[in-house]
This record gives sequence, C-alpha cells and structure tokens, in this order.
Amino acid sequence: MVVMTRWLDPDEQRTWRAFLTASRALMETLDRELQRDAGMPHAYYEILVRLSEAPERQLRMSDLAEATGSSRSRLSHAVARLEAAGWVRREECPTDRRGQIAVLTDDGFATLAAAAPGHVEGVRRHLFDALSPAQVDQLRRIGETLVDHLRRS
Amino acid sequence: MVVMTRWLDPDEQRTWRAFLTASRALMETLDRELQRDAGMPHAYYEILVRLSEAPERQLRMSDLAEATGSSRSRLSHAVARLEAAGWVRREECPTDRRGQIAVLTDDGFATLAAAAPGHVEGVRRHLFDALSPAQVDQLRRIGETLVDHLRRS
DNA sequence: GCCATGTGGTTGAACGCTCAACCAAATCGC
DNA sequence: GCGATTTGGTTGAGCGTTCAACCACATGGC
Repeated sequence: MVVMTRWLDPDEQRTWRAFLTASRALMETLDRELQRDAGMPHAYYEILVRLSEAPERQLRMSDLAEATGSSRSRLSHAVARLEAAGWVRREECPTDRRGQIAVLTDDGFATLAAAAPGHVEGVRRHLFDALSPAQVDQLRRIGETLVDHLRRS
Repeated sequence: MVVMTRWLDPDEQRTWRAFLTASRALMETLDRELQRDAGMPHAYYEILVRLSEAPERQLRMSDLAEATGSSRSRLSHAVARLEAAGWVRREECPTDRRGQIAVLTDDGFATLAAAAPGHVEGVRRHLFDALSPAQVDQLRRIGETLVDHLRRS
C-alpha cells in the first residue's frame, strides 16, 4: 500500500505557523539589535560567549563548532572574520598538529562585555517579558525535548 | 541611578539556550531536507504555499511580503529567482500602477504539490512526534503570545 | 613499518539576506 | 491643481552560510 502523508490538522497547522513566525521574528529582531549595537551578527556573538566561558577562554575549533551548533566550514569562515576584527586569535594545538585553537583576545572580551547587557536586555524584553513563569518552564521542556529528539535522528 | 542589567537567572539561561538550539536545529534540518528533495530553501517553499492558498493563486507583492514575514527587498529577490525557475510569474496590478502581482504558475503549483508531502512528514517527524499533545498546545500559545508581543513592539 | 581510512580544518563558488539608495506612482495639504 | 510626502517595489554591494573539494595529519589493520 502507498504510504499516506500524515497531514497536519488545523491545530497543528496553527502551532507550526505560530512557532515558525515567532522564532523567526525573534531571531531577526535580536540579530538586528546586535548588529546595530555591537557590529556583529548573533552567530558571532555566540562564538564569543562560548569562548569566554571556556577555560583560558579558548577552545579547539571542532569543540567550538559543536558548542555553537555550526558546521566546521561555517565556523572557519566566522573565526576568520573574528580574527580580522581582532576579537579572536588562532593558535596551533600542541597535541594534534592538525588542530587549531581559537582564543578570545582581551579586545574580544571587552567587546563582548560591552555588548552583553544590551543583548540580554533584548532577550528579556522580546522573550521572557511576554511569557508567564509557567510558560517559561514549558518552553524549556519543549526546547530540551526537541534538542534531544533532533540529536538522536 | 545607573540602569542595571536584568541578567538571566540559571533557569532562564537554560530556557533560552534550549529554545535557541532547538529552533535553529529544526530550521536547519527542514531547510536541508527541502533543499535536497525540492531544490528550494524553506523560505521559497513558504512563498509558494502562501500563493497557493490565495484566491486565484496570486497576491500583491506587499501582501505576500506581509504573509511570509519578509522584507520587500527579500521578497523581490526571492520572486526574481522563483520567476527564473518558472514557478511564479509577475503581472501588472490593474488598480495601482506601482503594484506588482505575483502569480503561482501551474509548474509552481505542481512543484509545490510534489514537495509538500515530504516536507509535512519532516515537520511531523522532527517536531510533533517529539511532543505530547499538551506540549503542542503549550507551544501554540507560547508562539502566538510571542508573535503578538513582537508585533506590538 | 606501510597503506588505507578517518578526522580536523580550510577554501572558493554559489546563493540568500540585509541595508541603503533609488525610481515611479499615489496621496496629502493647501 | 501642484509641490511635498508617502507607498510599492527594485537594485546592487557586502556579508554570512552552504556545499563540495581539498590538504594535512592521525589512526587502524596487517
């Protein structure tokens, strides 16, 4: 028998569109704010954040790619730009001669520190201020469930 | 007094990162699937969907931009590509000589009809299959709340 | 040891998006 | 009516991402 498509019912339809519209609008808003206030896209901000949280403010390229959920290629291009901006520096890896280590510079840290309050404020205004505490909790569970689900497949 | 940043508490932090990771991973997965199976990015698919739902399968450029939540510029570029692919055709607007009307061609409709089952299946597999009915409901409310909130600001 | 395979990372082309500048037509104010 | 402003839409440059191809080094099997 032919496999039938399991179409979305009207409720699922509504859910999917609301989720799509909301997440896209939220990301675009935050991206634009960050671009305006800190001169970098959200993806680059996240790279700086992950580096700032790592021991000695440095990570192997592949670990950084994993942490930010980006491809090696994307990260490679991104770090090239961040390096040109003076916010990140590449170092050789002592234990694996193929490896590269991305290090957050003082300049990069200062830029991140300057950008963070505005960005956090944006996340709060555009996301958390709109939701009840119960909804925040629900969103966390949903998000974690999805991450888990997507990682397995 | 200096305005203090309302930092995210650990729970909010977790929520934000889970949401960020989940929505990005979901969009990337669906985008890749659609690119592979239908030769178009998700944004273009959505344009075709909106046109297919409109009366006579046509919409003014600005209405289409509104419906897909994209800028006029983005839509203009996108429709140019869709037109080159033969899936959309531009027509003059009879009531406003500045206006352009995007019309879904038969070819575009056929392409959409061919792509839809696979895409819907993907949305179901990657999103709805992971969530309980209660969570789907929660996600709808959260999404609609956010859309509303973002539209106001 | 040596070849085959896998892993870490980079590169360049193609593509989609953003932003600002721009043109044309419609609408407003008087 | 007529100039000023607004609206609808396009354009091109610049940027970030993707994808496939690639190089260098590491690792496993024999």
